Amino acid sequence: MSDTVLPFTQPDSESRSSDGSTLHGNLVANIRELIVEGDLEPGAKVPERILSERYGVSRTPLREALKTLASEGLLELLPHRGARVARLTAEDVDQMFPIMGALEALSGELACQNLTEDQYAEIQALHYQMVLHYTRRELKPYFQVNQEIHEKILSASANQLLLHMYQTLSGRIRRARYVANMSSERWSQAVKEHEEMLNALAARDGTALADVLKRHLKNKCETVKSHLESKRPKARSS
Amino acid sequence: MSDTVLPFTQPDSESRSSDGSTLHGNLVANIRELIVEGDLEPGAKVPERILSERYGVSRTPLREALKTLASEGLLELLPHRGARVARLTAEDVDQMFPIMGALEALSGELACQNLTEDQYAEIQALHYQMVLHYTRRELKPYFQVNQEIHEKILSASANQLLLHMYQTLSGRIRRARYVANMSSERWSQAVKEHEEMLNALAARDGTALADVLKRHLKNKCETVKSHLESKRPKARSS
DNA sequence: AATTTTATTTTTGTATACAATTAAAGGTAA
DNA sequence: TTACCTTTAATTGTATACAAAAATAAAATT
Repeated sequence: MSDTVLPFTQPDSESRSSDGSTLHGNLVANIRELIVEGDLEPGAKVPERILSERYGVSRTPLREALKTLASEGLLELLPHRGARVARLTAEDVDQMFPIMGALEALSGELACQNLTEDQYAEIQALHYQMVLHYTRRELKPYFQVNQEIHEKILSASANQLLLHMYQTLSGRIRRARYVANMSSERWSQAVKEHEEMLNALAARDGTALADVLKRHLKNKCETVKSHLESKRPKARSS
Repeated sequence: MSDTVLPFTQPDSESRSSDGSTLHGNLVANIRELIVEGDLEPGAKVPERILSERYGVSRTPLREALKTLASEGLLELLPHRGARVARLTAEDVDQMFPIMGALEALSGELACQNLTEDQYAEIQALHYQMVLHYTRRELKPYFQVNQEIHEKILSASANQLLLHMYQTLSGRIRRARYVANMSSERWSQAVKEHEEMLNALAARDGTALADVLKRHLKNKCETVKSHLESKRPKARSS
């Protein structure tokens, strides 16, 4: 009933940073972050007037931004009925998992072909930083560094499009990942998989890396899915 | 110099068919087809006023459509400088090939898990129809049926998102595929690969299908790429 | 003549205004 | 009360108007 309330950060001439010149670009970046970071609840209505007032802009550039975000799958646009933050269903995750798995596996193979020693060192450093967060049970920093490692591998694959597509998909489940406080054993398993990754990277073994990445992602998605199913069996807010 | 001319189909209260209610949706579908089918040349400027006049709409919904198409990678949006039909560079193809390969391979694996006899029969029929077009050297119908076969496999994979992502990528190179009149031996090779596909499908051998799909796509991309390089070494119109 | 500078036009970016559809409220009849 | 219909308000969809930037044309200087 009250999921229409929108906790926005004010655009105090600072949070607009992506495009540098058009309101549209800034709005896309800002609202995307609101959704991805979980400030906007899934299923929540996103009334144009409220958003435009919060950001101090007219509806015109705002609507353009909404169209872009809908095309990324972050919003649902119902004709004459406005925009809603897209819900992530178990079916969505079921469809996303094999795709992200394929993309990650590909990134692993490509990364092994192109990885420099410097890049490896960076990933290694991030890895041990992540392990540290794990031992201290610092969930959010853990996820943060985790994400960085995966994106570093993506970057090493030297394929901008691959990175972009992965990030688009990743954005749709990131919020769910934050909330999904996984079980102790799942967590340790994830860390173990990350160690395998590092080894495969060190050996530049693309096949092995692709394999572990796929497995890693499958487990991650299972976690997300079971969390989704436990929290929202069939709810529908409005 | 004269690539700004836009050969549009008039919207005679008929060509608007996708969304059914909003101009935005119809414009997206219409203009997307203009680009994908090659009616709008790559690199051509797309002035808002001209487009809006042709379609008899205001700039507001048109601009929303442009934003969506840009997000799909069909247009480039330069701030204060308008939209251009995205060019397909050899680098683009290099980045797209492994991704489409991974997606196709995945679709093959999934399709083998889910394929019904009916679906197989459909694909089989399309296959022999395609072979017929090949023996008659009917290039465009060949491509048409070819495309259908691949999308049928995608559909059989029972993954809407996978289909959507593939189609988005495919749209970016479809025009190039039409123009790329491949060599005689390349063509026969492609048909041979398609026969392998059909065999793998019949045996529900996901690994084999994934393999041949990947190989098939690689060859296809090589063809597109060599064509691009031969035609536009470093041109830049306007 | 060539180059820079200035003015003009055109095009894009944004805001506002109006139209159309949907959601909500209120009222009436069963 | 409940259901249905009518009316009202709110929200979205589209068009127009204005502002700002870029492209173009014209003028002036070297």
